[in-house]
Amino acid sequence: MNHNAPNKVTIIDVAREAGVSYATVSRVLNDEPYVKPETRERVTATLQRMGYVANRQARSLRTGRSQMIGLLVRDLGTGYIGQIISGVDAEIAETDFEMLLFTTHHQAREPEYVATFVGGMADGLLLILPHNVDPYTGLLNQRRYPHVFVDYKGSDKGPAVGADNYGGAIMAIDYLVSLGHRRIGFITGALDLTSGVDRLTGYRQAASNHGLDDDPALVAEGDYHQPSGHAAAQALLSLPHRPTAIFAANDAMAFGAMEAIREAGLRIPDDMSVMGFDDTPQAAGVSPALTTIRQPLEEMGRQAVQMLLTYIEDPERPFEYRELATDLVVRDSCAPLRNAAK
Amino acid sequence: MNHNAPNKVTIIDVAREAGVSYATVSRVLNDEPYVKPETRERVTATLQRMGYVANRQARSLRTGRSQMIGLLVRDLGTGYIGQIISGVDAEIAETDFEMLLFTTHHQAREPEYVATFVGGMADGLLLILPHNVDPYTGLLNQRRYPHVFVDYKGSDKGPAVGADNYGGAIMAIDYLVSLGHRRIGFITGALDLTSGVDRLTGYRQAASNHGLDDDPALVAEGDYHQPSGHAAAQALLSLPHRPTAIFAANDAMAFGAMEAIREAGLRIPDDMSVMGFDDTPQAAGVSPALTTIRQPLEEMGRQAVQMLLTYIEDPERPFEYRELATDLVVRDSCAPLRNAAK
DNA sequence: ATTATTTCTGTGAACGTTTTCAGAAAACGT
DNA sequence: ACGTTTTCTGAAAACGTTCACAGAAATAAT
Repeated sequence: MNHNAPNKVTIIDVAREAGVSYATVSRVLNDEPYVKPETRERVTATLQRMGYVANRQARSLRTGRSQMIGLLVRDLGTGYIGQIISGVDAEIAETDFEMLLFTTHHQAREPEYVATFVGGMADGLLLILPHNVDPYTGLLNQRRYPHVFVDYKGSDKGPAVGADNYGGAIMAIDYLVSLGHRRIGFITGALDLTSGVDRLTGYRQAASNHGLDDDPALVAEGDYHQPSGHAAAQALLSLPHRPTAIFAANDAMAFGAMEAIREAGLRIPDDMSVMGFDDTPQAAGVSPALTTIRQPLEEMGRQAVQMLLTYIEDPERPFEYRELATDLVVRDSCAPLRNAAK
Repeated sequence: MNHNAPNKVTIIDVAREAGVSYATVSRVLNDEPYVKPETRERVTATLQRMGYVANRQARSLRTGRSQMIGLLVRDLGTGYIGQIISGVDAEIAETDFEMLLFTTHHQAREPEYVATFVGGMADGLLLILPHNVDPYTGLLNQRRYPHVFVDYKGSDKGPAVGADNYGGAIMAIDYLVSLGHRRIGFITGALDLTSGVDRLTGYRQAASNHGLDDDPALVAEGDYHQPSGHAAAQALLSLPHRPTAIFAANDAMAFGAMEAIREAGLRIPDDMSVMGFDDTPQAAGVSPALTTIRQPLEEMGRQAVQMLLTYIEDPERPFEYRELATDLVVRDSCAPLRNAAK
C-alpha cells in the first residue's frame, strides 16, 4: 500500500517506447554527437510525448556533480542577509548552477547541515554564519570541500569575503568631526562578531586620530538589534555631559537610538546627529533619512559566488580573502554642530 | 586530471575497516534492530573515526524519498515573501524535512524548475508565484506531485492557501467610514493577481454597502510597487473634489502615497488618512505608523507546509483550499474626518 | 572490391545507498 | 539432547543515470 508510486517515466521507458537502447536516450539527453539525426528526432519526440523529466539524484550520483551551490544561513529574518542572498542569487542565475538554501535556526544543528552538503548535496557551499566558524572548518578543509565564508573576516581558516568595517567606521567619525562634533557616542555591535570588533576598533582609532574626548562612557554596548540601540542611546543621553552625535554600529540600532532620542524630547538632527552602518533599505525610508555607511552587501554575495566557482574548479587553490570597500551615504540625520550647544 | 576527487568515504570503506559487510553498516546507520550491540558499537566508532557522511543522492535514489520540501519563488526582494518563507521555514524545522529554496527570476524558467522538483529533487513543492498558475498545473497534476500554491486563491487547479483579501478590504473601508470618511480613494494592486482583484472587489462592495460616492475617478490603478502608489496618489490628490482618505491595496503603495501626500503639503493623518494592506514590518516603523490590514503571512507559510505534508502522505487527497482571516491593525495614519473639511 | 575511417548503437559496469532473502549463530523451550 | 524460535549477518539486487567499450553500419579512401 505504498502511496509513493510516483508515476515516473525513466530513460528506460522512453528507450523501449522509441525502440532504442537507453544509452542512446542518454546521448540525446546530453546532446552528445554521434547519434543519427533521424533517431535523435524520434527520441526527442518520445521524450516530449511521455513527459520525461530527469532524475537528478541518479544523474549526480553517477557524475559526482550536483550543479548546486549551497547557501547556509542562520536565519532569514534579518534584512541584511536578504540583500546578500539577492546578490548570490543574481550571480548564480548567470551560471548553470542552482541555489540551494538551508536555514539552520539553531547553531547546534549547523555542523550537521555542513555534513549534508559535503555529502554531495551541493558542489560548493557559501556560509553566511556570524560567530565562530571553527566548528565547520575541520570537515570542510579535511575534505577540501569548496566553500566561502561570507561577511567574515579572512583568516587561515578558509576563503572569505567581507567588507571594510574598520575603514567604514573611520569614515563615519571623520564625517561627524567634519561637521564639528567632538563628543561622539558609539553603540557597538555584537562583539563576538568580527564586524562588531572591527567597527569598534575603527571608532577608537578615528577618535584617537582626531584627539576626541576619550571617555569610556561614550561607548555603549549593543548587539546589532534595534532594542539594544534604544537602550544604549538612553544610556548615552543620560550622561552628565552628553554627546552631540551618536554613531551606531548598524542601522537597526540607529533606528532604536532615534526612537530613544525622540522620546527624550530631542530633535534629529538639530539636537542630536545620528549615523548608522549598513545602509539597509529602510535607512532611506525612515524620517529623517539616515546618514550611514553603505556595505556593498549584494556585491558581497556576487563576489562570494565568483570565488566559490574558482574553488569548485580547483579545490586546491589557496585560501583567498576579498575585502570590499564601504561608502559614506549622506542623508538627513546629521547636522553641523551648533556652536550654541546647550 | 580530474580535480573532482572528493576524498569521499563510503559505507564500503567503513565496512572493510570495521570488518563487517556494508549491509551491516547500513543497518547501524538506520538504527535497525538485530545488530549485535558489540558490532554496532564497533561500527559506530569506525563511522565516527573515518568521518563518514552519507551520500544523500544515493540514499534518496534508492528510497525514492528525498526528505526535502521545495519552495519556488520568483524573487526574494519583496518583503512579504520573506515573511511567508519565515513561516514555512519555522514549520519545516519541526519536521524531519529540509527546505530547498529556488528562485526563478524569470517567469520563463519556472516550468523547467517545476520539472526539476518533480524529477525527485524534493518530495513536495510549495509555489509562491503570483500570476497565472496554469503552466504548472499540467505536469504537477498529471504526476500527482504533492504541491500547494501559497497566497493564491483556491480553484480546481490545485491545493492552495490564501488570505481573505476581499474581507480585509471591506474591513478597511468599514473602519474609514466609521471615522466619518465618505470620499475614499483606492489604489489598486496588480490586477492580474487574484489578490489585486479581490481587494478591489472588496472596496467596491463596501463602498456600495455604505452608499459612498461612486466616482470612478476615486479608483487609481497601481501595481503593488511603491512608485505606482506615489503616482496614483498624485492623481487622486489632483482631483477637483479630492478624497479625504486613501486606501492602498498594499503597504508599499501606501508608503508611496504618503510621500506624495507630504509633497503636496498635506499632513497625515490631519489632512488625509492613509491605509495600507499587508502589515509589513515597516508599517509600524514609518511615521506616522501605518494603519493597515494584517495578512497572516507567516501563518500562511505554516499552514501551507502542513497541507503539503498531508499531500506527501497521500497524493490522492482531493484539492483543499484554506483561507486565512485578515485583521485590522489600527495605528496613527488615520484620523476622524474633520467636519470643517475645506 | 577491399580496406580504413568515420558514424552510429547497444551491452554492461559503475555511482552509494537500502532492502529482500536466506543462511548461520545464538538462545530458548522441552 | 534436539527442534524451534529469535537474533544476527552477508550476498545480491535494485534505484536511474552516465560512460567506457566494443561491435555494426555507413561512408570514404585506396
